[in-house]
Amino acid sequence: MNYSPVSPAQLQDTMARLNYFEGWDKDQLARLLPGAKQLSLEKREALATKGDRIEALFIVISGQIRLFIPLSNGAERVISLVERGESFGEPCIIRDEPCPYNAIAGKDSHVLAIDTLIYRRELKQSPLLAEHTLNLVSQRLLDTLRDIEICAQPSSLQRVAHYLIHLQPAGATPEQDFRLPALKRDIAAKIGLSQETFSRMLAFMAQQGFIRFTGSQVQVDDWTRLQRLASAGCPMEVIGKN
Amino acid sequence: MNYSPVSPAQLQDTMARLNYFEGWDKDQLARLLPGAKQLSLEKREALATKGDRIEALFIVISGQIRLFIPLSNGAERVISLVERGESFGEPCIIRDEPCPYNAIAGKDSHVLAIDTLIYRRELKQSPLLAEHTLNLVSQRLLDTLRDIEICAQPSSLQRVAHYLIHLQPAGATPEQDFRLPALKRDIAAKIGLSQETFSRMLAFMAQQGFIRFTGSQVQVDDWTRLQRLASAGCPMEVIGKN
DNA sequence: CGTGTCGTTGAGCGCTTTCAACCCTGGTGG
DNA sequence: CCACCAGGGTTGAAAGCGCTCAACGACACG
Repeated sequence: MNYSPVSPAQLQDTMARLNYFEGWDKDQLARLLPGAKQLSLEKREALATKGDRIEALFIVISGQIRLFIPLSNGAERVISLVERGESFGEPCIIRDEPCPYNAIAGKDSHVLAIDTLIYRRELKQSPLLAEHTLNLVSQRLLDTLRDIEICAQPSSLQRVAHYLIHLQPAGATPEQDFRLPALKRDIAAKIGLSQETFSRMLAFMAQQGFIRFTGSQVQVDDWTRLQRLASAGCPMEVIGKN
Repeated sequence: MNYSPVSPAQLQDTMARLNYFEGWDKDQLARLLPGAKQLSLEKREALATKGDRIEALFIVISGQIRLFIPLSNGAERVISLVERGESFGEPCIIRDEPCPYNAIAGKDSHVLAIDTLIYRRELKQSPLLAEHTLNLVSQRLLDTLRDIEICAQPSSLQRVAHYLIHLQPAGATPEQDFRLPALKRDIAAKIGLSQETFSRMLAFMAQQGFIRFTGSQVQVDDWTRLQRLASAGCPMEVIGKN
């Protein structure tokens, strides 16, 4: 992990371009600037380790950061895949608790690091920032509960069905194809399946005519049956076409 | 669900006694009061349903509220068991999203309901309340991530081991026995196991000399081996005593 | 003494994992 | 241009773990 030499002016410019700071007060941004640094990470490089005291709030400028909990069998449970403009680390900074996950770069990445102390000071002094952060953390909690719901599905087929359904953003037309937002391996690790099982379930759904897919491009042909599958869940053999 | 007829004075008194409002500004509490009602629920009575727009922030006065996600096979995944002085519902109020879980009374219960609109208004106007809530939601997110970590453990034995370890509160002496904080059935549903499997794993751990238990009273005899089990995870047959 | 709730125990089956080999794609260098 | 390799993904076979179903036991309560 390298500190990239970036002038404050450049840094401010970078920040202004990030979704994360959209609609922020200009002064606020300026007050955070002295605590900001830009980091460069190569693919697979670690940014934080479970149990660490985190020393900064992280916002992804480019690339992707994988947050995951390492498991005893060598596998991992992916918590989140943080993309450009998204952040992580707020909860443990706010509560001053150890980091609950590992954070490593999924690709070569650039990350904005905002010093914990400066962030906390600003949080105390700026009600707007506090409200903004409250919104953010609340949303994150809701998202996490959704993930739990997916993982709690009794069969792997239903897990995949739920995942596909919840993938669809609010205002999208059905019939429209989309791409999986990450490597299949990572998606599998996020919904609590082995890569192989995820692959098999996708194949099965395709074979049954629910979906079509090539690579990470997916097209759902029958949303209603997919819904039904997600909320009914029959054994794999007995699925009729009616 | 009945609205209990309670005078504002009584209500204020009740609120003042709840942990939830500990250290609050007196004026703040007074401003929330007009939006507060007291509800009475019998065991098994529903307070909210997944998908609802929640019309109030809920704080448990007595009894217990089970938050859970219903599953297609009739089972449920318990998200949280809300006890006296604890609250739930903040995230969906703040984000104005549908309730992500069912909430039903686990015992006969009394619940304080604070009207959404009044709560939101106060949240906007009072930085202190916002900060307090930010702390709360952050903690809840961290707790939820811990739950995910437990559920992600590859074997059911490890899940139980992790659960027992994380049960132990910060400043407790080892060697001291404690009681399970809920029905075994609910605990099982929280860590993603069937009641039967949970029972079997406890029995196995007792038989191996890790723990002793009668009813919900548990005594851990060998923390180190328990730790080792949680983070190493060998197949059940091959556990040595060294 | 019946009834309801909670928990334990047993037997059997099926799904998911694991381990393995294999395919496909893109990039790289001779 | 092609051989080679690495990374990502698919597919097959085998085995074990956890679930389901069912019966039973303990306990409290009216």
